[in-house]
Amino acid sequence: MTEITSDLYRVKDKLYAAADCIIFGFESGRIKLLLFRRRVEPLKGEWSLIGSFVRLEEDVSEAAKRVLKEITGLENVYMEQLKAYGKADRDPGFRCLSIAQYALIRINEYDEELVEKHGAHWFDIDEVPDLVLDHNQMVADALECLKQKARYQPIGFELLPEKFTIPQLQQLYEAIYQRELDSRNFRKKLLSLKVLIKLDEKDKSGSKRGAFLYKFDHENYQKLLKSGYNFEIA
Amino acid sequence: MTEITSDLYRVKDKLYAAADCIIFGFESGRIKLLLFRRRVEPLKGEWSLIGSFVRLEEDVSEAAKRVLKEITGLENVYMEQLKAYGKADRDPGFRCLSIAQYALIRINEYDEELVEKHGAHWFDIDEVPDLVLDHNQMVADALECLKQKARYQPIGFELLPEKFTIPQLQQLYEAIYQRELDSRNFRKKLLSLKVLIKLDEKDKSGSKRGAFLYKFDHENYQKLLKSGYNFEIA
DNA sequence: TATAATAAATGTAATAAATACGTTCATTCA
DNA sequence: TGAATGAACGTATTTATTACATTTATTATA
Repeated sequence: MTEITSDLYRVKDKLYAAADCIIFGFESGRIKLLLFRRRVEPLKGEWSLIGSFVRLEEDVSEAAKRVLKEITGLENVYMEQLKAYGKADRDPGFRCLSIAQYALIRINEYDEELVEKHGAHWFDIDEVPDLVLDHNQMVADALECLKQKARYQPIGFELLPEKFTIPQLQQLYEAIYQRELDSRNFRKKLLSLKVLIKLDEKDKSGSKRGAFLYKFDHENYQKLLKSGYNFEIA
Repeated sequence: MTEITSDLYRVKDKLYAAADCIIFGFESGRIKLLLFRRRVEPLKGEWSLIGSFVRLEEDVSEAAKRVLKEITGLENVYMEQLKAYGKADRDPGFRCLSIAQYALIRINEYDEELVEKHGAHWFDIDEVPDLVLDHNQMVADALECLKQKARYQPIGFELLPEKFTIPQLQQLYEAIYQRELDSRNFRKKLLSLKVLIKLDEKDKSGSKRGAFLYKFDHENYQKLLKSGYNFEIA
């Protein structure tokens, strides 16, 4: 439970719902998490997921999108519900259940100014500080979910720039699975899925030779999905 | 949103949470769903999932367990959260979000009298009638979830009696995946997982020769899980 | 009491997928 | 021009999946 606009009066005999966002990014080989300092009592000033109360007239998923846009400036972001957290005592203030949702964002695209203005900060996934309430649990669950999901759905691409190299993609999967992958087998496997479009450009930031850039072939992915294709990766 | 004890007065400017249960069973080769007739207006008398409002002092998961016990008499049942349904307009009466949870029960163990008393009824999964609100969507989502989950976790056993035969198990997986499996390969695969204990008894209901009964080896399953074993089935 | 009927149980060969592993290539910088 | 760096690539081995046909234990009945 986290409130960004603290203009609401809370009472004890009502039930509230919060939308909390686990915002993942990926940069220099590491998975990142966007956190911010809680604005409201209790626990004001503590690190927290980004969230908001769900308004009475608003869809739960909209609440999450609203707060995501508020903080990062981003719209049309990949977002999935993780699960609802409904322990009666999870928030000491009043009864509030939280629907946690995770977002995968391209870390090169977010609005840096806006993030800073909100006191938000990117943490390396294995340097996440103590968070308010059950937010650490949410992060752990979301990470597990990401791990599972990445194996069967090509969601990794949501965390990379539109154009990426195969070594970058491999780094990402290594970060997600937390183990090293063989570069020859990885390349072979990925290319065999037929969802990468090779571009004529190279990215030379990683080596002198430079690596070819690719983009994800959404169209063919959809086609293959419908034909019952298995997208197991690594 | 479904209410069993209709003794609560609902207002428009509050948010409510319901716990709705998708209760799966398995009998004579078919997946079954337990439904009942809604007790409260609006839509009184319509087929509905079994559910209840979440009480202010109660965990969401407890609410689901409470109503499950109320209807089936069963406790300690396999139950998992599916997801929260949070569309603002999902319930025409007032703002109510639902945390859907699915349960896998051994259809031979439930309390028949109790179920009848509550006007509940087992439906074949592909003969589910029109349900109130978004309950049909919940059923579809739960079924999809079951399908996915059954491939990587041995949850199928929760739907069978403690003692079962390999042909029964195969029938179950065939019902879940909705395709036929080769009996030789299925048996080989299952036995290779080392989580079945062969008993000396036979079940003769299915054939003259009779098929050996097995039970699930929870202990070894836990051991193998910890060692990072892959439980992919079929 | 022999025979027919039924589903259970079993093995092997062929194919496909995953893994392990070393060398050459393109480019930049000194 | 040559030393250094990561990118790109192929093959052999192992492992897993698939396809497929016969025998067995038992009961019911002729």
